[in-house]
Amino acid sequence: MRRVIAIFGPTASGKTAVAEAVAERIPAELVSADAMQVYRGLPILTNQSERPARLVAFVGLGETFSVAEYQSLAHVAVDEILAAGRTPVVVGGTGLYLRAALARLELPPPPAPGARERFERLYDELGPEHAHEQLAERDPEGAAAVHPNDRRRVVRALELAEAGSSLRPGEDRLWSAETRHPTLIVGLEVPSEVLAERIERRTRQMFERGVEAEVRRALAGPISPTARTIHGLQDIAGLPREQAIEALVTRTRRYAAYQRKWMRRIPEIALLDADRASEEVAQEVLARLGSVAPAR
RNA sequence: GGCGAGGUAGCUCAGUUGGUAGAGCACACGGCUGAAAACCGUGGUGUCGCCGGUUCGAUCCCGGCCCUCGCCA
Repeated sequence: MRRVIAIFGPTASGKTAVAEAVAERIPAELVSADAMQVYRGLPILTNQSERPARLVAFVGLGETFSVAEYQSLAHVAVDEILAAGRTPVVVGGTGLYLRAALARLELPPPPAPGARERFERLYDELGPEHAHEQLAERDPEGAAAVHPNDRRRVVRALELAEAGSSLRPGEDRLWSAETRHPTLIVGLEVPSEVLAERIERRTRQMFERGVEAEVRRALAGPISPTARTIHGLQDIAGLPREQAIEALVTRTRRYAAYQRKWMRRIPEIALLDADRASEEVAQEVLARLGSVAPAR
């Protein structure tokens, strides 16, 4: 018997509704795998559900957050739920976070204090090519994995090289089928036209529900570099309403396409047709849960 | 109706003193290991409004027409 359920899919594919329907049928608890729902203060913009879920709204907008922090918290949450005799339902749209919740990714250490600023300055002074050459001298394998123009990753690799680590350590578990517990992973598929329509409707509803006031309140305080990237934050703050809606719809549609890419790549994912009632999809999830898991 | 400005990629627009065209965004595909709703790479997807003229050659010059916007009637 599989002990953990994971539900993945693009924005507006109905992940949350399916997860909640599953939780109504069996003793279960939801664990969010969403890089933006971790933040407190933007429930409308980040599509937070009313229903309780772990790892939602527990980080201030002024704080930075990372996969690594998420990974350890998610492992604790999953293990606690299992220990209580319930089924953890890991649900969310951030592919990297979903894999981190399920597997044991070997994530390299955080940057030493000041190192990021120092290497960012170095990168800007040397230029992409020379910065990349410096990296190649210190960490050839890491350099081979990064394009010189990818400032963020070149800087990160330089940090790691200095710390005696590498951008390419250990084995690749991101795309392996490894999970910490026997897990049923499902991906929700919805035709792209249906999805586009749902995204537009949902975005308009955000505005009806007062997302503009929410954003205004959020921007009155400090916003960390990681929280700053929440979709729509800048659009809503800087554009007239109709333009902001248009921009946010486009962004969200793009994001959904990106999530679809992830969905196709996650190992051992079972793709389900989600263009129907969430109760029906939940039934199918539970039916598959019963099937015998391969020994690992 | 008159005068002026304009019609080039899905959108906003640049350009060619005549040799069939380009940028941003969008879109497509790919990468990614303590920033992942982020970041990076590759790709131009086009009757240059229509018809005719001049020319070896017209998106560009000339004529006519259509459409949009503004001002004046």
